[in-house]
Amino acid sequence: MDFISHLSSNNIKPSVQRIKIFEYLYKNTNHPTVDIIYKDLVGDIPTLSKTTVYNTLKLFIDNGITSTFTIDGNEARYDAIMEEHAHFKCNDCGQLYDVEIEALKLKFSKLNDFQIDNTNIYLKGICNKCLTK
Amino acid sequence: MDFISHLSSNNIKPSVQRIKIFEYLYKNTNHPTVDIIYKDLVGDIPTLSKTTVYNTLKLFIDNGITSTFTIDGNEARYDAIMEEHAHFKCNDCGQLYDVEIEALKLKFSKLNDFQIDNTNIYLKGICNKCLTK
DNA sequence: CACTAAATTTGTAATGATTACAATTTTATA
DNA sequence: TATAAAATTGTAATCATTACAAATTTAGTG
Ligand SMILES: [Mn+2]
Ligand SMILES: [Mn+2]
Ligand SMILES: [Zn+2]
Ligand SMILES: [Zn+2]
Repeated sequence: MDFISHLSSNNIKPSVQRIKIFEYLYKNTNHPTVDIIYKDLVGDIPTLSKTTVYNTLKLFIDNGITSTFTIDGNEARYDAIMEEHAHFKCNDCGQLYDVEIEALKLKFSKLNDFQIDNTNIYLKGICNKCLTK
Repeated sequence: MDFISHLSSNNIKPSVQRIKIFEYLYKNTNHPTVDIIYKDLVGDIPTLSKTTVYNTLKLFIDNGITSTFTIDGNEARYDAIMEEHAHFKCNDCGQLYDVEIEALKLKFSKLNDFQIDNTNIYLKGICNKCLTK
């Protein structure tokens, strides 16, 4: 994965901050918050500002290389995976799982004549690890 | 719908505020925010405090007679409908629609051995009214 | 290499929803 | 009525996010 050309080909000028933030998001698939991203990167880029993290993530989203979602109305979480997928949060250990939606044949008969641009699904419960212990 | 006995049978002492707030939620199916509820009721109950609205809704949720969800990480919205259903938000007119999920046979093969307690679905796009105009 | 304009980054202040908490009021109980 | 418990209220604190202006970096021109 060449981060610089990935940014460039999506009309994002590849500054140091942008490269590092995207790289971080690409390698850390645990849906970090702004605060987590900032705290993990400020060692690398000592002048980094949290505002830059906010601005940069907004830029990524506007240019379609990052997605965002919110669980339970708390902090926004970010994801470099752009394929539509659901999320599962374990109420016991707090772990956030990616869930592929193979049967997105969701029938919403009421929405026959609606244009659906975006499907957002998240599930809550107990994960397999927590169930077996 | 007898609101007083509905509250009582769910272990909620029916104060004036609680009755009015639940009645409001039951009759206004447009998923109001705390602010909307407060502004609409303060005429009726001039001493009403926004904190009471927050406290009361939390009580309703804890006792299972109200559900809550958040769209786009903004203010929480409240719903007296407890049957599991999805929501559709029109990106044009902003209207929020209830959507019944008839085929909640959603197959999440990855979650075979997970316990799913809660399914949260919301969709975004353009509603039929906005499409035809 | 200067010089200048545009783009990016940064720090601080403002906003807005939600929560904490202590004081006041209302309700239940003896 | 007297007292304790429960509910309500108002204010202050918290915390994520945004606004904004200053500072820095980058790009373009001669
Ligand atoms: Mn994900
Ligand atoms: Mn609803
Ligand atoms: Zn777990
Ligand atoms: Zn519409």
